[in-house]
Amino acid sequence: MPTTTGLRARVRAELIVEIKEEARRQLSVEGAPGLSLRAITRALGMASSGIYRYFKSRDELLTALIVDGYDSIGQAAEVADGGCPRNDFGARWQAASYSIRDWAGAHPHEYALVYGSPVPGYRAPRDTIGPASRVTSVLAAIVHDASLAGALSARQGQSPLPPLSREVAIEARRLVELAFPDVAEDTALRAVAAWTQLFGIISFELFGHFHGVIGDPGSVFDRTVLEMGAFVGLPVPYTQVTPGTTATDEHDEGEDWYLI
Amino acid sequence: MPTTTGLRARVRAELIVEIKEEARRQLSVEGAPGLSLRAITRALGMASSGIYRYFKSRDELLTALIVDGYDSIGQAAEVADGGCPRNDFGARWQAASYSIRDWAGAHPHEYALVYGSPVPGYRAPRDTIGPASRVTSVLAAIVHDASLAGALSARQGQSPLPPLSREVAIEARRLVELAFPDVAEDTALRAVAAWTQLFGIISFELFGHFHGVIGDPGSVFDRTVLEMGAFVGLPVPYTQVTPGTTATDEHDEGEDWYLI
DNA sequence: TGTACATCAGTGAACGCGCGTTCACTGATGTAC
DNA sequence: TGTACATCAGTGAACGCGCGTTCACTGATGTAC
Repeated sequence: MPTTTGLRARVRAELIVEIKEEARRQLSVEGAPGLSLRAITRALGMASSGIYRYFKSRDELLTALIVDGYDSIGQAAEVADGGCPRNDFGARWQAASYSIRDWAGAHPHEYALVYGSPVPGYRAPRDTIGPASRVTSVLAAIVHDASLAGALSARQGQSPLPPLSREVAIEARRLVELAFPDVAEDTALRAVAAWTQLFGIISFELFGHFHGVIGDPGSVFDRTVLEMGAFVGLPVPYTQVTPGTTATDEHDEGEDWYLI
Repeated sequence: MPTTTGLRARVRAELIVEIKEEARRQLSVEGAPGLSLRAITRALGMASSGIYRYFKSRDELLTALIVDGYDSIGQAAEVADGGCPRNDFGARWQAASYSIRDWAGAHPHEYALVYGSPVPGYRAPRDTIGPASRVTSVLAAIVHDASLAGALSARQGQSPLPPLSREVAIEARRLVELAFPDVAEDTALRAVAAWTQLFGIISFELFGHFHGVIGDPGSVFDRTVLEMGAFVGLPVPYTQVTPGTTATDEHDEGEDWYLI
């Protein structure tokens, strides 16, 4: 009856999960530098050497946690985005942004592990770059889809900005090809600005730089999401595009988010 | 001839400086979590217990480094801003932004110490909040001055954004009173967005999130500074306001920065 | 100007701790015939 | 279905290391009269 090769493998997989759960628990107390293999094995009631059957080194465990973190926040964004009508680009932008902030608030130490200071002495292996790009892809896809649908508002004509410099034009072309063909170059650059703003404001809130400056970070966040969405050219707040599909849909994490 | 009370005090002050210098050197190798009092004393050729004559604990040394970091980046921004004609608000915005990025690039581990993940177990004392606000004050003052001079471009009329929510309006009023009276509330909120974008993009570049996405972060940074300046309503690139004082002035750190 | 005393810098030994990783091992679980 | 062997999980002791902090101390530098 034992599923032959499966049993041992399944028990093994479960212990790997338990180790990572315990590691995340410790992460939320001590932060990444305080993560201790011995403390993990102690909590799980096993010998300190036992963990080496599952992770070859502390760095390998760290890598697993980082990959999980990227995957987790990426999935949150994908789910939030996926819960919106495809052609309501403003709603998708808001939902994705909120889901990222929510995830960060719910997993502050994982967020710090992934978007905070690099862990000294740790060199991220290739395995992390795929998961790392999931969130970015969600945001880029929203802008891209809006562009394809012709829903991006044209650049305000009275822009005081000079044309792109040679260097940044090259960079913008690469960026457009990489992430969103069919998007204008200066829109792509504004999307980069919005992307970095999103993580900038979340980091500032989480890392304590709003103390004494901003009392209610949530409301300010909500507003900057709107502002930056409009800055990129997205129609925010979302407009009724296909009547009938706008209101509901299962985006579980948006409590009173939409009541701006 | 010895300056009575002064001699011992001066030697003491010098050793404090040396300790902090050595600490910063180690910071740039191991990062904040790896900072070791014993390693510092070893490098300075003194007994490990000797350092306690100068810092009561590791935390106190960390605090000193953080305060120094804030002061250093704050001063860089002040100098850069101060090197521009007072009423060339676009130039001031650019100069301040560039100086912050320059400082971060020159002191990446101090930047991470101050703007990266909080050091676990470390609780910032009151001494840090004054120095921490210097950079912010420079940026806010530019927007404030521009507003007083009537140089902020009016909000683009066709804005698709709804009026401020009740919560964010309260927050915006507090913000305006705190940092820039005489600035419109939605401008203040956009200034917050620009402020967080500035540090967001610097952190992303420094912490490696541009790998594989952006090859030339400098040019993209330059452009987003322009974009976000315009977003706030500042006249960028800077216009000749008082003919004769535009070109020169001593902003030492702006190599080819202005050649956008 | 010289003596008596207080202050302070710096030492060296010790306390008590935790860490990552290796290694030879014991049993239990699976596999092949 | 039963036996022989290989694989793997988990143990416990040990290596070698570094850390922050305390404490009683020795001298040198300053201060007061």
